[in-house]
Amino acid sequence: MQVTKNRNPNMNQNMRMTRQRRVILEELKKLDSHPNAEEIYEAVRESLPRISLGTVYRNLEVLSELGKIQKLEMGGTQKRFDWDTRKHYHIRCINCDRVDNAPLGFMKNVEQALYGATDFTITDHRLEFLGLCPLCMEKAIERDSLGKTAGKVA
Amino acid sequence: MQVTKNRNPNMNQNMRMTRQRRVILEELKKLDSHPNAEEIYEAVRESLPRISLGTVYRNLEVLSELGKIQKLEMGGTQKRFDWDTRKHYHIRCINCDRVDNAPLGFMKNVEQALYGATDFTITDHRLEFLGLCPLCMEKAIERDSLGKTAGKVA
DNA sequence: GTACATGCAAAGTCTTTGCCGCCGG
DNA sequence: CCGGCGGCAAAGACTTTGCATGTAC
Repeated sequence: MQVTKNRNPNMNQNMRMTRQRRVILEELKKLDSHPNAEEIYEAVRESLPRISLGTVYRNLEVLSELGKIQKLEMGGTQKRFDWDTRKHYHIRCINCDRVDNAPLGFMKNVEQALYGATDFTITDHRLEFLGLCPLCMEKAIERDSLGKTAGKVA
Repeated sequence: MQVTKNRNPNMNQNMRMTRQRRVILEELKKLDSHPNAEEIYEAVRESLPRISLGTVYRNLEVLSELGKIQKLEMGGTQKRFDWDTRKHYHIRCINCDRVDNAPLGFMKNVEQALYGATDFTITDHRLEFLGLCPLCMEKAIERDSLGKTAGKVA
């Protein structure tokens, strides 16, 4: 069961900005995409070849708990990370899993629609669009024109 | 990478409704919640003690590919399943992970807001509300009144 | 020194898969 | 027979964690 983990209530707000953490943060901003831990690991390894994947996971967790980055729990199985901590929505390619920001303003009022209609205390919401990215769309068209119609796009 | 899996384009639309599949379907409807595979497994085991978890996973996959049930990819790590195949939204308790339907009609038009603003071909969207279920809310209040303020609600 | 970080490997969680025997048409 | 199906265990993908060592104040 994955609960919002706030295990360490006394976590130091001024945690040490170690070299590893700084590089992770830099790479995340540089990538300007929505990478998963593995991708960040690969990027960081170029400047810190001896960093471990465990450290990357640990620090992504720390950084997101302190609000320096945002952890995205998308529909898929992997968590992704976003340097942009503002609330916003995403689009995910159902074929290649690429994630972009959705060009749609954050809907501040949707949650109000549930007031009185549910006994949950709503605190947040998450909206994710699904579709095909331009590249996969193109491949899908090519493929369809060849008469093949099902399964993952090549 | 989890892509919408449609691996078997020739899957028989009239798959055999075996005893295992029937019981899985029945239990899912009976539960009327949004159980994960493990919970379904436990429920099904009462009538079919020798069923395996692998079979449950396989059949949930088959049933959802044939549109008999809906596979939910919520924010968390586990997939959940819903007997109601109509498009609708959910609320998830951030403390105990309970999932309810959200009392909000499906927004047929949100996707249109992206037309022209993205080069993705949007095909779907998913909206999930987060909050505390009544039980966890109550516990949180009790706990807060004792002066403890952080971490997972007991 | 002390407290927190890191590297490494092991373990954990959830899900998928290979194999083989079984069952129904 | 044949093809799909189920049980079982092993493997896979992703993430967390225990432990000894390092490092910064």
